[in-house]
Amino acid sequence: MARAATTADAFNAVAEPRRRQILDALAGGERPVNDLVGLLGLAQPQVSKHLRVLREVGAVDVREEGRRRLYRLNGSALKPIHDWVKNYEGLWSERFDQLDVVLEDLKQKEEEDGDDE
Amino acid sequence: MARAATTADAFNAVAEPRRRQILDALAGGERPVNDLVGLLGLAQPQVSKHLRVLREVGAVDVREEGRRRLYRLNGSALKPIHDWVKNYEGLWSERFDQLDVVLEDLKQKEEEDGDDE
DNA sequence: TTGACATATTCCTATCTCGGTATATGATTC
DNA sequence: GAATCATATACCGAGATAGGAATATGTCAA
Repeated sequence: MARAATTADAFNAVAEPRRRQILDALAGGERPVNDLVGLLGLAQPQVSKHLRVLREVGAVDVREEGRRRLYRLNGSALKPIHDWVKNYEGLWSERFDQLDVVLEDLKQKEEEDGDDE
Repeated sequence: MARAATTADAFNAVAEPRRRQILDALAGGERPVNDLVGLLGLAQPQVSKHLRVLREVGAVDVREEGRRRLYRLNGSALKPIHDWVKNYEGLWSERFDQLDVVLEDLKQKEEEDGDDE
């Protein structure tokens, strides 16, 4: 079996840095494709392709306006990601880092003391 | 160019559901590989390979104990992910959802009223 | 109608993947 | 030392990329 499709879920869609850039750019508001082409310095087809992926996981919505298509962020598609990492949030807080150091020290001391057990 | 390596960063490593399962299992504490094999119902080699990816992005640490290797979570590798999605957190909160509805309503009314502008 | 503009799609290719199977490495026990 | 247990690695095959280039689709302007 090959790797999961990027359109399989938001986790996969967002693993690509360019797509995160696109979402970041859209955080400021609705934008046409050409705007993103300029902002990202990518070729137009690649941007369209990235947008397609983001559309397919529901991370962006489109609106047609004349010959342009305005893309808009739909952040709720990112909620599953947030919900998942949120559970790990405590693990890198200042206090937990300190606790880690303390526990390491304790363990080392234990090991030293326990040599003659 | 092909897709970025799964070991390129935490975003890619965590795009694979099995690897998220592994991290979730390790959230309860250190575990040997065989434990994970049982928990995930995967073959041992696949688990070892997933663990390798997680090791290479720094999401887990290993400790040898006899013929077993105890894997431990290192959540701080997930911080970049959390930091990134955090910025979108507001977009799916109850209040923002409501706000969205209101804004949509306003826009539609504007469009209707603006027909004769 | 013709041409310019905005965007999407198709085709190509090198590359990276994930699972399966077989095997290697290394520690423990008998 | 042989058999066994725990884990890692190597090799294979089928998919699925992401970028590049060319082209299709659709809208607006003269």
